[in-house]
Amino acid sequence: MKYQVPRGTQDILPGEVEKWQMLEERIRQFCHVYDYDEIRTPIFEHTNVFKRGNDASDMVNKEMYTFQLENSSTSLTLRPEMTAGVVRSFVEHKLFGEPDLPAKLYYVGPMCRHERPQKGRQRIFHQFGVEVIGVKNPLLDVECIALGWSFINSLGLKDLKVLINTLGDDESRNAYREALKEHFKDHIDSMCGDCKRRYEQNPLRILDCKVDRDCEAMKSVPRMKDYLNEESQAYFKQVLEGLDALGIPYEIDDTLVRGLDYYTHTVFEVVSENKEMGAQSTVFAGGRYDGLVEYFEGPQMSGIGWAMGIERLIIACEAEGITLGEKAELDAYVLTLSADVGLYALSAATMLRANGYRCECDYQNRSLKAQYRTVDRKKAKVVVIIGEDEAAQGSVTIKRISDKLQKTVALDDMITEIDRLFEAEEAHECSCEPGNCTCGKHHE
RNA sequence: GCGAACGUGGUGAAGUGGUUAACACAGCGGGUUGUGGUCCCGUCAUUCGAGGGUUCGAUCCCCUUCGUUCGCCCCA
Repeated sequence: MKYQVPRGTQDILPGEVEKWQMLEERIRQFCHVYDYDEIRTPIFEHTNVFKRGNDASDMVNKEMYTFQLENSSTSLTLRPEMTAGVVRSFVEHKLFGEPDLPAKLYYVGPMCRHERPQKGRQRIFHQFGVEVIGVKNPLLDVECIALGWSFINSLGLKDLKVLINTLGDDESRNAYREALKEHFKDHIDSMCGDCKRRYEQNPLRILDCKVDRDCEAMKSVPRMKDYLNEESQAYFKQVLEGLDALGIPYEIDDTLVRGLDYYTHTVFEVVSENKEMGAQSTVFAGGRYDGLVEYFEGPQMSGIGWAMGIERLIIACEAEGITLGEKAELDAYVLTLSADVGLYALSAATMLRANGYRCECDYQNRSLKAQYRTVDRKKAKVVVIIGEDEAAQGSVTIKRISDKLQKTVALDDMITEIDRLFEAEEAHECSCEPGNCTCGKHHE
């Protein structure tokens, strides 16, 4: 094949895109009621927005699509995540000066990382995420987790659990980092290469190493909770109490440290335990960041956020047999009995469309039988039949598929007649309260 | 960046170093020429991801490449 999408990217075709539309609609509903507003930032930023001096993560160091145009000294990078861009924007537009803090923001969009694709991991993937910036309060940690949790629950997902941990504030984290370095000092030579690198760059990451998980030094490793100062302990306690109060189940996992280096205090990860998820089972994850606003030269303000992988969300839903949205059915199909009535048929279709009916006709002069097969495939409810006779007398024959009842009326009366058929159908099928229809069968 | 498996029509797939690449579904046409969904008949891959090599001959063997899938790493 000569032309194809680049590795790790995909087209989202009709049949699949309806799932995305349904999820995006649901995302907007949830963010709306939680009073989070959408933010859209550029798909590329100056490289230094993502690449910050001390960051040791693979994402920033090995997986970014960084480019520089000829005749330009500007280095740009396709965003691998949104938090950095959102915080940059928060500072750039001085949202920290807005009267009603915190800023509560959400986004949905594509991210780019140069990774080896596998199940639940693509080079262009999509995230729905939230950021709450400007106020530090454990209740916001809770609210933001609650938003994500209730969103995935509303879809019907069951095989999920929340893992949570705290990294404490800088003082606690530094104390713990020193304790870890001290602890591993005599063991690091026998540990894996990644751990040796982590030992220098970010000793906390040694905790979630899968290679050295069972080694001696790991069993007696110091625990974060023993190094938390009082304030950090109290903060974490309040977060957990909040989750309890809202009935959100969680598991404390004190090896959870997260990959991005800006996290402080609360970090969490919501994973699916469904076997079909493959190795990439995290559906959404995030944490609090105390230093990021300042890094971007804003005031000393804290933020918290998470990001959810939409592709992974879809995998998780499908693994649990949840239907997310399907191609819409057709209201009407205009069937032609001769090639000569094409224009007349198109006029009829145009009238139907102008009145809000999803409608299609044949452009291939196919046989009647083939056109009827399309009617069945697209599940059209009504067929408008047009032959030489109808075209000559300015009429159409309308047939309702459910009972094959048909009637020839003047073209001018077509809409009235079809309205009548649909009203009859809805009156019969819809038992929703008037003015509060939730069945989706009504035309607005 | 590392490891493993795989790549045959619109789809799901069988197959073999040698003249016509099974079968099924879908599509289209017809039987039924202005009324479908069943049934029957016909038709539908000059070609087996791409490029090169071995061979008299390759979809099948070898190499390269692209891609897919799964895992490691990492992450949503």
